[in-house]
Amino acid sequence: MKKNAEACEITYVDEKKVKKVQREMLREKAVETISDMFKALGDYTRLKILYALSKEELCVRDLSSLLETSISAISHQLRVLRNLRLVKPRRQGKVVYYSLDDDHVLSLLQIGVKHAEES
Amino acid sequence: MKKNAEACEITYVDEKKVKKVQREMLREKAVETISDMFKALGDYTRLKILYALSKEELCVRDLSSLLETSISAISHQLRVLRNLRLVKPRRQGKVVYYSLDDDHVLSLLQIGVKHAEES
DNA sequence: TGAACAATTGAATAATTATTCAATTTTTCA
DNA sequence: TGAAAAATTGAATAATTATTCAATTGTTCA
Repeated sequence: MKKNAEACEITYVDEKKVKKVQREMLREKAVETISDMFKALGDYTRLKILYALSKEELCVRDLSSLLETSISAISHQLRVLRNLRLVKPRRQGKVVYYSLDDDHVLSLLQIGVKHAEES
Repeated sequence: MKKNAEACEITYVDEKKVKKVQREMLREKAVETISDMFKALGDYTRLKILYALSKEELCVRDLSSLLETSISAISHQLRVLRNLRLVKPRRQGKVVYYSLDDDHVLSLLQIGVKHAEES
């Protein structure tokens, strides 16, 4: 991502309105946290992983065969989701089972499904 | 994105469970629609645009000064959001005002904010 | 009409990121 | 102990995408 040069010469159409919204805007930190979560859901593989895990706790290999994606690719994406604390692992012997670890993900998925049904 | 080669040799840990989840999985079309929406929310600039528009109807220039991002960059992102029917334009003379055009976006933003507050 | 402003657009560039491949870690069990 | 299985990891590659820059479209109004 590149930064803008145009920003120094700020001109408004409706300065009052802009200032008002400016006060209501999200903090940078919140923007990061929120967009990271949406970014996680905004990828085919990760969305399918999360959706599958909303139905069943699954191990890496089963996710791999379910989504027809390599073990390694699944594992990389699981790490992304783990770092965001959206899923959690449970080790049982050699096998690592994953499940959802965030109350909001399920709500988001449901809204997503509703959105898809209506369009 | 690349496709996997590993997929031909499918092995299961728990075939029954995989088959069950397979039946419950989303259709490819739905996965696309849903992840497109989340992808839209998963970018700093677009997330801020949508959040700002949830507070006020705004024109391109005001979004540009509010987010300190070039007119052109904003316009490109607005097109993405327009194509997904997440925002809608309203022309008044030379100025184009944008507002939210999807009932789900607001719900998603609210869950996002809640998520950020809890982490 | 034509100058000025708002916004859009296409192409190019700069960044980001998903997947692959090879190597490694962790655990089981023969 | 050591071979085998499951998963993770790092580096490289392949794709995708956000922003910039320059040119253009659409609209107003003097």
